[in-house]
Amino acid sequence: MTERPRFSYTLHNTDGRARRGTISMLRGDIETPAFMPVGTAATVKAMKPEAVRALGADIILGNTYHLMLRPGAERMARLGGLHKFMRWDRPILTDSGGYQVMSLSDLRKLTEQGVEFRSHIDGSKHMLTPERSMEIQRLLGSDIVMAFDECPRADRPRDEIAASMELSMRWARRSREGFDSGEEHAARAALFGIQQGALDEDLRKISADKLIDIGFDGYAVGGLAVGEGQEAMFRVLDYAPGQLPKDRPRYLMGVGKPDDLVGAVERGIDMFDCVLPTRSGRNGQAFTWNGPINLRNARFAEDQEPLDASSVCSASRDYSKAYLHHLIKSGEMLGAMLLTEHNLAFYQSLMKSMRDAIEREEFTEFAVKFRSNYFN
RNA sequence: GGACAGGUGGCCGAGUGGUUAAAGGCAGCAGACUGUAAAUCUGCCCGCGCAAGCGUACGCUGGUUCGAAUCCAGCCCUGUCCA
Repeated sequence: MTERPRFSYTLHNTDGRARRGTISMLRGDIETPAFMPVGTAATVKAMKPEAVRALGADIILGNTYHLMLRPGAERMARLGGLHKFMRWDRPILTDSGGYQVMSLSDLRKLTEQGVEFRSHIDGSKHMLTPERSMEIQRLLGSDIVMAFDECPRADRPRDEIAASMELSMRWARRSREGFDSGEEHAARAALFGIQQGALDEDLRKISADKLIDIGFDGYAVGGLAVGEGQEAMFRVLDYAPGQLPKDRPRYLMGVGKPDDLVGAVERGIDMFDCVLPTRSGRNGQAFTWNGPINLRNARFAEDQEPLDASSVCSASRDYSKAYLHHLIKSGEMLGAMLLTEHNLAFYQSLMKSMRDAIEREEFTEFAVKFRSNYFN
């Protein structure tokens, strides 16, 4: 039996800027480019964990802020950690709570020290600092710990973006120190830094250099897909991955739509997470090779075709659009379950196709064909 | 046969003289969703028209009034109770 590494990234080959690799960790390998389903509250909503795995996910997300509030980090530790709790034995990446600094901006107070949140559940106050975020992620038993950052909206003025980035970099150093102080956990887990700087190439460069100076196992591109639009995001991705170390995985946080994923892989991104396949599934939207469709639409009421007859996923292959339309319109929970499963299957299939295309060194052709089908 | 209560836009249901093409909900038709406060949110929703506007509309018919879903009369219908 070969000994598994705490964390290693092997780059198998490249095609243009697209990269095909494998991350090896104690709890399993992650084939990259990878899509990580989001399981904020210790569940990929509407999915059993074994089903998430069956669709091809190597790793899923959890969330520091949400699990801190419920069930609570210390309780999770007493219960044996997040993996055991939710019955997922492969790697888990936990977001640090940085995204909630933005999404819950009305419920928090930000200082140099950290962020005081007023719980959206019961109003109780919770201080999240880089040190506490590291501690919570350790108590959860996270495999890939994210540095605590501030994720600002794209429309902030440049001086605010710069100040926010600098703050995130100071927090990145404190995150590194906090993570390392949890020695036992640090010996089994990885820590990723998060680049900020919004749409500004110079700020992105400064951020990247500071992170590299601190040193992380992997590097995330943060602060994108926050309202700037795909074109602006791609402009950043034209240089941002190149500012990060070649020999480390690059993770584009919170992205995205299928065409975002293709464009980002094309620009050198290795990892993604996004709520879209799960949330959209619950809201009636299905992603397909021919673009997204809304199963609520009347045109599907008598459409007896499945979403994808050639899929390995039963939700995609065995249920008619008419039935899915009915379930969604009726508010039946099976509709949300089937569409979530279909969307996750589609996302994993898309990632597999991209990995294969990179291996064959036909990524450009793949991307052209994908877009031609996806946008009709 | 009698006594009450009531008939409002596809449905439920506010509305008792002008600010009412008529609250709100549901249904319907679309759209959005990107490190999840989301099985959520937004828009449209009588007809024609890009719009201004015009036309129709609160059971039916008639009346009062400058003006009626709102007041009056008769009629029709529904529910409950009594015979």
